[in-house]
Amino acid sequence: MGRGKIAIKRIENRTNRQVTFSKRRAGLLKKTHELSVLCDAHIGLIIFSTTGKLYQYCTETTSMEEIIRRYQIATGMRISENNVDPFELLEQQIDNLRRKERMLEEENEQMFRMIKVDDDEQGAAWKVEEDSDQRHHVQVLDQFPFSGEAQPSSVLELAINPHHFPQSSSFRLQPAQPNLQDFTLHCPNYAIN
Amino acid sequence: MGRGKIAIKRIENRTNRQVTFSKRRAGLLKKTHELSVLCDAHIGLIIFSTTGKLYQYCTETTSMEEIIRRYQIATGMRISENNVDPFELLEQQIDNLRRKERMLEEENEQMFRMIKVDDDEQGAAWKVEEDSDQRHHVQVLDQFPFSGEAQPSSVLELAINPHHFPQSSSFRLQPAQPNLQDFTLHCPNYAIN
DNA sequence: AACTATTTATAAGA
DNA sequence: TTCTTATAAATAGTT
Repeated sequence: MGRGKIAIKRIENRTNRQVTFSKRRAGLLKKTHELSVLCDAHIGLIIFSTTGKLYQYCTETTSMEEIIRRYQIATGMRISENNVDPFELLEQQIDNLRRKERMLEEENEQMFRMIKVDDDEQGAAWKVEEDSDQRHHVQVLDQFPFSGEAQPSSVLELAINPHHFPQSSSFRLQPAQPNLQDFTLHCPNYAIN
Repeated sequence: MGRGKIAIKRIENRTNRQVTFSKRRAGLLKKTHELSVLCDAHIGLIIFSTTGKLYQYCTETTSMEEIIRRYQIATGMRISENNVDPFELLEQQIDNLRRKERMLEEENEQMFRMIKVDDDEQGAAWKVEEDSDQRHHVQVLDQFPFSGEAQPSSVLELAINPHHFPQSSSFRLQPAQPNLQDFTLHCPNYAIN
């Protein structure tokens, strides 16, 4: 549309390209807005010019953030890089804590076995006064958000109805580490008296 | 452009709107592509139809993910809310693991002290009996849907209601349950005797 | 920035 | 839906 037809390929002339960018950008934003309003669609348009300048359009009744979020869900897009870092960092911490946990438990159990052997062999009786440990345990336990009805379940699962997103075959947003199982704390219940 | 001029406002007739959406969407995608190629711009276009269907365009030499990332950086966009949830989940898990770690260490140390005392005193014997605390523990534990060896899990379940998806601008990714208690504390009754 | 000859998009109809 | 086509709109090249 214009005095002549042009091929759709990069306009080499700098000035020309800049002018065309201005004109067509305006046209595109207008068309985007029209489609959005006429058809009640939620649209997000992001344009970065060659020079890095940002232009955008977003349907009035929503926000670019919302559209991006929705897009990420719909496509199962991985959480953007800047978010991945802390995510992975935390996962790593959890990994380390789990490892430490295992070590402590093993050590714990080993000691327990030592005590048990000792007991078996010598029939010894421990004389331990009512001490703070029992109570301490309870105290520690109380720190946990025991909320009775709480349903421990696992892992990050983002499931959506595929019928609403026919374009993509996979609609799952999965964590890098699939098994974020929660832990079970084994602690010997030594009632000492 | 067409047989008649139309006002830019929501097309009330359903069929009409659908047809216009199809035509204009195609036109918009084409225009987007042309602008991208002609002017060497990086463009991301996300369209959600009224029915929640996703259509998108993205400049060939890049990706939607990249454009979104760039957009987030350019606008200083906050980490989207849906990403905050797993973030907090992980933090919570770390918290819980730390607590567990502390408990294990204390217990460990206590046992160590016991052993040490035993060594020192030489004739000590363990005498442990069922006590109320155990029962108390069990009671507390019984509140949890804990099934033996079954994977105790922690949860972050992000569920969305597809039915709210299409029109709602407040489409949101929400945890299925408000309290994400992800741990289960289990104290097996080590019979020490 | 305007202008305007053309091309392109598309509303309404088939 | 898809195709037609009259008409509106966009825009390439010019001023």
